[in-house]
Amino acid sequence: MEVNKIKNGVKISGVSDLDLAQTLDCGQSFRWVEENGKFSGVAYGKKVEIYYENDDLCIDNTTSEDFEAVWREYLDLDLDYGKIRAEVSALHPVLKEACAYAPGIRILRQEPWEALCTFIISQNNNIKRIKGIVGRLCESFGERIEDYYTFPSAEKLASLEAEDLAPIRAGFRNKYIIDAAQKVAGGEVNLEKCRTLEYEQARAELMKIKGVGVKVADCTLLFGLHRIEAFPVDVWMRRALEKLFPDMTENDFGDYAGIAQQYIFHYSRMHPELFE
DNA sequence: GCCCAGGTATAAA
DNA sequence: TTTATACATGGG
Repeated sequence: MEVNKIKNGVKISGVSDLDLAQTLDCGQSFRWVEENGKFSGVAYGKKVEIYYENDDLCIDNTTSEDFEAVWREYLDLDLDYGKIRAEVSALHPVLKEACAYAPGIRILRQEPWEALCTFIISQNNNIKRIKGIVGRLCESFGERIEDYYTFPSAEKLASLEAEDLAPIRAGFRNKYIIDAAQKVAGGEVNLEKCRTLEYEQARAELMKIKGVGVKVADCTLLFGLHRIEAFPVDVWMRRALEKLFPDMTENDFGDYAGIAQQYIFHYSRMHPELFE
């Protein structure tokens, strides 16, 4: 991987296993907008535009320093997904098929608080509407920088009441967001600790929050704390286990169960007939 | 209008 | 300990 400066950003050659649509628009992050092949979004308080020019990955509106400090990690560029995919593929023939179907998925390293908050919003909801709510949350309570808004901090939201969130139109989830903000800002829930806790304990830590069950906790751990070793539960995965992997249990998915799950999820969503 | 969305809290069996 | 229902909102 080689990083070079360009007019207003950086160009990285030798990036493999990264498809922008598969990664930025697959329901793990809700702040990326695609416009003819270019994805613009905000993370860690910075807004960039990401796209491919031939085989080179370009990130506009950034610096080499920010690439090293933020985007290299955010896009998980130091993890060898080719190797992981090979390992996962070897576990089961259907898993091999799923890996080959969307080989450009990576697990983003999002900010833990943003992941927690957006997956609280995601419950019983659809991606289009989640994006709208998250957008309004940022515009209403985030920090304005030039022409964009950062994701509001837990501290900021902790100072509000559920009714104050009415403008974002998240419905019954408003009270959950406030509860999460208060527990995170107040230290009752320690997100950073969830990186190293035993998985079940990390889950329990997050589930102290009202509106956080196993599913939201698992998504937070996977997408916000990079707990790629665990197999998140949800209705699609249960169906996938029954129909596609009747001979496997969650424990058979190896050290990269979280990543395997993403390949399976993408595959199963694109082939709903497999579950009829 | 009706159904549903990568769920969760709460109240019954 | 398992199974049903409400929950806010808006897209299809």
